[in-house]
Amino acid sequence: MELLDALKRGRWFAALDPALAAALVAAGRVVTLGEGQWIYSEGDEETGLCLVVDGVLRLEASVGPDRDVLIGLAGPGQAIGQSRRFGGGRRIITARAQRAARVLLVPDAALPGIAASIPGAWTGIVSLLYDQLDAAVHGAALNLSLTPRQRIAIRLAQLADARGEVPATQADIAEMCGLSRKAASGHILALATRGWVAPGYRSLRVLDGAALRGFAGV
Amino acid sequence: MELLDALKRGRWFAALDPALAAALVAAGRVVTLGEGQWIYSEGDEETGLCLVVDGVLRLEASVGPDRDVLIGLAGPGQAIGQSRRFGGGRRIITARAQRAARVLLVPDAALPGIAASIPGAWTGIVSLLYDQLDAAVHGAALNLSLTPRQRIAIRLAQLADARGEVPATQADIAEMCGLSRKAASGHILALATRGWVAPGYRSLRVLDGAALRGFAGV
DNA sequence: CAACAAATGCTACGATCGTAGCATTTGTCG
DNA sequence: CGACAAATGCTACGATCGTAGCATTTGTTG
Repeated sequence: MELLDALKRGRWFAALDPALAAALVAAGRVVTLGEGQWIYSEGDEETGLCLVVDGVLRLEASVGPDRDVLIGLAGPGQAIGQSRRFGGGRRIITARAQRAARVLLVPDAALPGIAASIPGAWTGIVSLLYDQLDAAVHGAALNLSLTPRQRIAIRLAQLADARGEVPATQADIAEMCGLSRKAASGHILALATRGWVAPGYRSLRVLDGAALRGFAGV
Repeated sequence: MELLDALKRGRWFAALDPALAAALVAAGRVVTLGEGQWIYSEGDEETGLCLVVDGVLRLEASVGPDRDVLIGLAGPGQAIGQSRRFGGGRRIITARAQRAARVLLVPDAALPGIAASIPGAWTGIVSLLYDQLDAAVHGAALNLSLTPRQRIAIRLAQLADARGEVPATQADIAEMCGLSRKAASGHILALATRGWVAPGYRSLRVLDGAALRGFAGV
C-alpha cells in the first residue's frame, strides 16, 4: 500500500514489527489537514498516536496560559504520541499543519485491543516514547550548551529533509532556537557565506549538513 | 515498609496500582551511592528503572563525544527510566549522586515478567514516560521563551524541596539555565533583594515559590 | 590552629542580543 | 497588471552576556 511506504520513511515505523504496523494502520484513519489546522480541533479530547503521511506539522508546547512556543517540526514518517489517557494533565504538545498535510490518527482507545492480539505491541509503543524522550532531552541539552550560531547550525541540519530543504521560515527557526528573528537571520547569513546553506525567499536549502554539525561540535 | 513510604513521596509512584508498586519493590534492589558515584558504573550495560529513596541525583545529558550538561536534579520519590533496551542507541541521561543517596534499581529484564502477572503494568510504565516527556518538553519550551532571570526564577521554584532548600550550587543552577556562573549569581542576588530567595554558602532557600513562578509568568 | 578545597562575590572588556521600526523583495490573488 | 500579504534585510540603541581572572568567605581536614 502507498500508505505503508510513506510511513516507512520514519525510523520508528520502519523498525516496527510488520504485524503491529499493519494493526496500527488498520485501527487508524487518515485525515487531511489544511494549512494551519489543528490535529484535534478545539475541545476535542480525543488523543492518540499521530503518524505524518505527507506534509509538515508544527509541534508547539504551551508556556503559560496564553503562550505557545514552537519546539520542532515533524515531516513524513515521523510519529508523535499525544496521549493524555495515561498522563493526565495538560497536553504535552499541540500539533498543527505547517502546510497541507495528511496524517494517520490512531486513537489511544485502540491500543489495548492491539496489544491483546499482538505480543510485543507495548514494547513498540514504549520504544516510540523513548525516542521522543531522547530527542527532547538531547535537544534541550544542546540549547543549554551551544552558542546561538551553533544552535542555528544544528537545527538547520536536523530540520533538512532528504533534499536538504528546510520547511520553515527564518522566524520559525529563530523561535525554535530561542533567538529573535534578526539574530537568527544574521547567523543564517553567516552560515551561507561559508557555503553551508543557501537561503532564499520561503526556502532554505542545507548544502553541507556534516559541516553544520561539525561547526556545532555535535 | 519504610521504603514504600519514602517512594510514595513521588507523584508517579504514589498514584501507582499498589500491586504494581509492590512488585517493583520486590523486583528491585536498593543501592547506596557515595557522592559523585554513577548509578551504573562504566561499561555496565544494565539499564532499568531507578527510584530515588534518599539523597539527590544529578541528571546529565551528553552533548558531543566528551561533554555532559546538567539538565536536572532528582530528589526522593522521583523516578527516572534509563532503559536502552527498547530504545537502542545512546543512553538518554546519565545519573550520579549529587550527595550520598540510596536508590531502588529495577532492571528492565524484570518488567515483562511483572507485566505478565499484573494487568495494567504497561500503562504504569507508559505513564512514567509521559511524565518525563512532559517535563522535558515543557522545560525546553521554558528555556526557549523566558529571559535568563525568569529561567533562574522558575528553576529555583522547581528545584526547591518541601522545606524550600535547593540542593544545588550556583554553578549547577547556572549550567541548568544555560548561563555563566557569574550571570546566574547576579540574578540570584537580584531575586534575593526582592525577598524571594535567601542565598548562603552551600545553601539556597526559596522563601516564596509562588512569587518566583509569577515573575516567570509561569 | 593551620592548611586546604569549595563556593561565592566581583572587576573589566569585548561581543552579542533584544526591541522597535522600516525598506525591500517575493509570491499570490484579484 | 495592480494590490496585498508574507518573508527577508537592515539601522540604532541600550542592556545583557561570556571570558578570564582574582579576592573573599566558608567549611573541612590534618
